[in-house]
Amino acid sequence: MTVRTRIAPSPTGDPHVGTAYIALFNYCFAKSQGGQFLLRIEDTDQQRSTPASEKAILDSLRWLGLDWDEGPDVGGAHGPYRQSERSEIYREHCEQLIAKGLAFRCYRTPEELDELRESRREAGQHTALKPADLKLGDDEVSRREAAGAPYVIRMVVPEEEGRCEIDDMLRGKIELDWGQVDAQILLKSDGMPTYHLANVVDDHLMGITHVLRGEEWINSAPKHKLLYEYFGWDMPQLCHLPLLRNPDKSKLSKRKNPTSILYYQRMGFLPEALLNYLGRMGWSMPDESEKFSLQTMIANFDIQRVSLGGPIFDVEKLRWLNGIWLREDFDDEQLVERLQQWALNKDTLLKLLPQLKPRIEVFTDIAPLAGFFLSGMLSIDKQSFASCSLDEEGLVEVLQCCLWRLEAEQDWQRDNLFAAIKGLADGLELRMKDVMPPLFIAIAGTTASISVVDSMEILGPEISRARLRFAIDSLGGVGKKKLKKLEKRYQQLGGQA
RNA sequence: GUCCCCUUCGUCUAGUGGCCUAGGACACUGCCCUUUCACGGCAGUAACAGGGGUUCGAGUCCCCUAGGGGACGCCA
Repeated sequence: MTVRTRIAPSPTGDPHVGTAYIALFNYCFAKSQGGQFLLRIEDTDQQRSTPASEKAILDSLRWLGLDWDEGPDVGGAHGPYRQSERSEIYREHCEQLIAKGLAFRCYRTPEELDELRESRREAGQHTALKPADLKLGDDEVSRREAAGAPYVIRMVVPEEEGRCEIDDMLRGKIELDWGQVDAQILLKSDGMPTYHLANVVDDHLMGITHVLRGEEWINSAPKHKLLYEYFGWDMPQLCHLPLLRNPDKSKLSKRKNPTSILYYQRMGFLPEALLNYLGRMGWSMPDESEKFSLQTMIANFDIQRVSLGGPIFDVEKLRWLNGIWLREDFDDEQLVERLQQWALNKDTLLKLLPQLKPRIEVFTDIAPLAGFFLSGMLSIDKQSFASCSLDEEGLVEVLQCCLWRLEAEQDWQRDNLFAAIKGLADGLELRMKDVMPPLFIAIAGTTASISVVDSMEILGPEISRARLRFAIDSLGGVGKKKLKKLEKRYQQLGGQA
C-alpha cells in the first residue's frame, strides 16, 4: 500500500495545520498497514510556491515527526516530488488523451468563459461548461491558432444527464450529477498541469493505492474517475476526511484562528501534543484515551474510527493536552533541552542584546524589558491604548490595515517591516507619530519599549501577527460591514503602493 | 442559485438494533489537598436537531424537514 499527501505551499509561507492533519491520517493509515507514506509538492501555481514556503512546510512536517518515505523514482526525482520539474510528463499524457479524442485544445478567452457561464446561469442551473459550449468553429480555431493565441487543454466530459458513482471508504457510495462536471482544464496556458491532471498522473506513476484527502474534493471526484478511465488505469480507493473548523463552524481559517504550524511552534507547544491533538480531531482510540503518541496511534489505527462531523479546532483543549505531555513525558533534563530549542538559547540572547544593552544597567533590568519576547498573548485591553492619539475606531483601522500589510510581507526583516508601515501610514495620510504607539502596545504591551520593527523581526511573523489580531480583538474587533469598507480602502492603497 | 457531505452535552467524542437511567475528555461550578497560585483528587451542571416510518425494541436502519458545512476558477 502506498499513500501520498499533496502539500500546497501557501502564498504567505505558513504551513497550515490542516495540511498536517491530512498528512497525519495518511501517515497512520499507511504505517498501520506496513505501507509507504509519500509527499507531493504542489508548485505549479506561481503565486503560491517559493523555495521558502516549500521548505517551511517540509520542516513543519518533520518537526511534527511525520517523516515521508523515499518513493519510487518518478520522472527522475526522489523524495517529496515537485510537479513543475516534470511538466513534460503531463504534456505527454495530455497529448495521449487528445489523440484518443478524450481531450481538446481550447482557445476561449477568460471573457468568453465568463459570458458563457453567465448565460448558463440565467438560463439553466449548472454553470459547468461542457465541450459543446466551448467549441469554436473550425476556421475560428485555425485563425486563433495562427495568431498564436494562448490555449489550454481540457478534458472531454459527458454532455448528457446522468449519475456518477463514487466509492468512499467512509461514506460508502456517493452519487453525483454529470451535469455539474465541467470540461476541466488539464493543462494551463502556461503549460503547467492543474491539480486534477497532476493528481491522477502522479498517483498512477507513484503507485498510489489509497487517497485520503479533505472532503472539499468530493465534488471533483467524478473528473478524477473519468481520467483514470481515459488512461485505462486502476483508480485508488478514495477516502474523504472531514475538514477542521473555526469556532463558528466555517472551514478553519487564519482570520478566526491561528492556523500556522509555526505559530504553535513559536507559542511553545510540543510537537507531540499538537500531533496528538490533531489525532483526536475526528478520530478516537478504541479505549477513548486522550493522550497517545504517534506510534500508539499507528498501532491502533483504524480508518473506520474516523467520525464525519467537521471538528472544531479548540485551542483550550490543545493547551490542556500540552500541559499533560510536558508534565508526564518529560523529566526536567529533557524539558531544559526543549526550552533551549524553543527560545532559551544563545542565539535568541544574541539577537536581543543589541536592543537591551543601551537600556539596562543591571541584569535584572532585562526581565521587565524583554519579558514580552517570551510571552504568548499579552494582557492588554482597551485601557492599554488610552494614551494613543487616535480614537478607538482609528486604532482598529490602523491595526487592521497593518495586519493585512504584514500578512502580505514575505521578507520578514526590520527594514522591510519599517518600509511597509511607513508606506501604509503615508497611504492612510497619518503621521508615524500616530501609527507607531498602537503598534508598540500591540506588540510589546507598552510604548516604553525597544524598536517595534526590531521586536517584530525577533518575535517572528506568527507571533507578531497573532498579537496584532489579539490587539484588534481587545479593542472590540472590526464589525463585518466596517471590515468590508476598510478592505476596499486598503485595496485602493495597495494600488498606490 | 445548483449539487454534494454532515448533524450525540458549549467543544472533542464513545455508541455499528436490546448492555443507554446515553459513557469519557476539555471548559465551567463546588469540595478536598495546600501558607498562596497551579498541579493532583472527588463531585456537579450539560446532548441523541425536529417529524414520520421499519421493528417486540431505535441514539443506532429508512424517508421528509430544518440547520451547518463544502464545491461550482487557467487555486489547490
